[in-house]
Amino acid sequence: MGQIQITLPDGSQRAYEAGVTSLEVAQSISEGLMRNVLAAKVDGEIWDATRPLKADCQLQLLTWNDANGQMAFWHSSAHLMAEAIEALYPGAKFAIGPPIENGFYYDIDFGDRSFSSDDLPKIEKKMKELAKQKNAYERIEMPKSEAVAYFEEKGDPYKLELLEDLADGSITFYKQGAFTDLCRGPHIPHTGFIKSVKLLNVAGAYWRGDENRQQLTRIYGITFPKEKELKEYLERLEEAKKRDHRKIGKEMELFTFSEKVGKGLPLWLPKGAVLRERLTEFMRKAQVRANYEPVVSPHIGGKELYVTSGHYAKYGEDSFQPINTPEEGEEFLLKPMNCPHHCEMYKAKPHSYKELPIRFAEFGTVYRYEQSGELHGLTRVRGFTQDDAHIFCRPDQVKEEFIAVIDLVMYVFETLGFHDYTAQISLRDPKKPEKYIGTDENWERAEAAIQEASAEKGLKTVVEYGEAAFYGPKLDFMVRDAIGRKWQLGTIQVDYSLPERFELEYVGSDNQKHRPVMIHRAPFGSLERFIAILIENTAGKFPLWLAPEQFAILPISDKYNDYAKEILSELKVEDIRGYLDDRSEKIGKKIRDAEIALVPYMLIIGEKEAEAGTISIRKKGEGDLGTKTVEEFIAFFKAIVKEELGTQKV
RNA sequence: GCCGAUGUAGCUCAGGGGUAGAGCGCUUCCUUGGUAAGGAAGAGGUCGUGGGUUCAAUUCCCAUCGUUGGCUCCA
Repeated sequence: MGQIQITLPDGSQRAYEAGVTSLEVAQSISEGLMRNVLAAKVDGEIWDATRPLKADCQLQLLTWNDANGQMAFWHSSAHLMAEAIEALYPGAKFAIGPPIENGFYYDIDFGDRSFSSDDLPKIEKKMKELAKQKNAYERIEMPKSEAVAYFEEKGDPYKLELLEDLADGSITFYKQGAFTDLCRGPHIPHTGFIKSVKLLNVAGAYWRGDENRQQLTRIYGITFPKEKELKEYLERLEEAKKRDHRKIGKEMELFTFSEKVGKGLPLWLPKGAVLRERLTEFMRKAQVRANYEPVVSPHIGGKELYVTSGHYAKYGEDSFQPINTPEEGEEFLLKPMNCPHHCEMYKAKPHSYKELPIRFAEFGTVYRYEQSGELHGLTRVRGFTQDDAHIFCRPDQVKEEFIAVIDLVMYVFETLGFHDYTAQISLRDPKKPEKYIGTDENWERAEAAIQEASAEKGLKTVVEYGEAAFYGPKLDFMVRDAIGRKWQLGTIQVDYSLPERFELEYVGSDNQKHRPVMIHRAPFGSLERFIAILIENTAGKFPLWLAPEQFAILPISDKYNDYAKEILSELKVEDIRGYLDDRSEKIGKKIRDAEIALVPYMLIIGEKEAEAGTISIRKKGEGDLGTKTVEEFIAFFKAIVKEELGTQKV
């Protein structure tokens, strides 16, 4: 064997015997490094650190600090869990077990045995036991026939099905201890790296994501190289749960649900209604500046409206059932979208090209029969209000309009402190054309328009195929909630289809009839989901302009209640929201309660203030700010709100 | 819709085959206190709902509804 040249990330080159492993290279640098190497990046490919290097290459050693190192670690952990499960539940059949963003899972067929979260601790225990054995993850290349024979013998239909899609010559197995699995790898050197294990939950999952196929038991887990890291991770999870909008919404009395009203139908309590009103007002003003015109449409529409729009054919059966009139035999549907109504408004009169774009905006409440298992707090409901608008424009205006909408969405996100979002361009799934309505040509034009506009605004985007709406491609602004789930908030969608279906027209400069293009857009998406995410982002500590209770007046004793009432009415006249705490409690107690209720300003009133005609200001979380007159406080307060809302230019 | 979990006072939760408990909140009384919990007394629950087993069910079993972790879906 000859010498090979290995180039490290810092550019330095070292010579080794051909066949050296990455682990040995690490060892030659330092023992400590070797103990931390989980995998290696060899000429851009992720390899096992124990795999021999046979030719000159670029080598990067991957540790826990590298995302690819973590992936190998969790992937190996999934195999370790499978080994433990095979030992404890002989005959269990294994489907797939990949690493995920936080940890890993394995989908398992336990046959007739029922499996619950009570079974997890003993699997964890077994995993730790097996980890201590420091069994090496051994890579085995195998011809397809042999691989098929192995799983036929073992009786695992899932692995056999996976093998069908793999080409002979590319098949590898990994073996650690008593467990052997079909796997592309890479894996960590041995199980001893896995020091702490937590199996998080059990869930059902369909084989290959197909609800018509076998349902498997999915076990989620996470592992770390140090016990301390697991502890910190679990603490972070606990912290995140405290921000959950369902918990805060209940505590702050923002919204509630009622079985009698129906699941997925939120009831906005007074304090939550304030939030909605403030946000609605904020958006209304922004839209006035952006030349939108408010319109209003009813909550139901005739069946024909949705037959025309295509919604009926696509979703009629899954929707809330139609409302019928017994005398006339008419049929109405709860509106699942506002666009058909807006199309009819466009058609109320003929339009000249000079009028376009026309922008109809409506806070429209829509109803969609979401699957019961999918309902979730305010983020997934069956009745919700969109900050919807439809822009009817000429084809040559699409890009310009699209850019203006991106500006609006970014202004809204900026003002509300949403910095952590992903802009996702959702395009057609080229393999399933039957899922979509509209011509290929229109789809291609719309997809190009979105990509060009996003590029011009310098948005960092990710492209997802198959995520488009059935009527057109879209640009979605995605954010994460407290427990890490991704939700769509703002959305901008180009639609060449509805104008066609509703036969929308305008008269061009050539005096001929032309078809306008529609852009659907909703910067919040829905008020419900937006508020849910806002609650989680702020943990209930809303900016002053949004806080349901902006101040609490706290008299030192009952003697000052009358003076407190005067202050209260002076502030209410100024449209400042708050309440008077006139309980016979000590000031410490009143302050504590107001702090817990997340009231931004506490106005403390005692003998000194009553005599001087002032109020003492305390800011939540910060403490005493000194005394001011009511007039001074009002000016101070309004200056803060103005600052928060910014210059309001769009 | 599917798999798993769960449902006890307004809230957070404990309990468990012999018809229920804590803390907070609430009510009343005492206290009138200067920047994160003053004291005492009291009210409040057919233990989600419907069946079944049992002498006896809130507790065990079944069904159903809600909530919930995932999966599928998502105009």
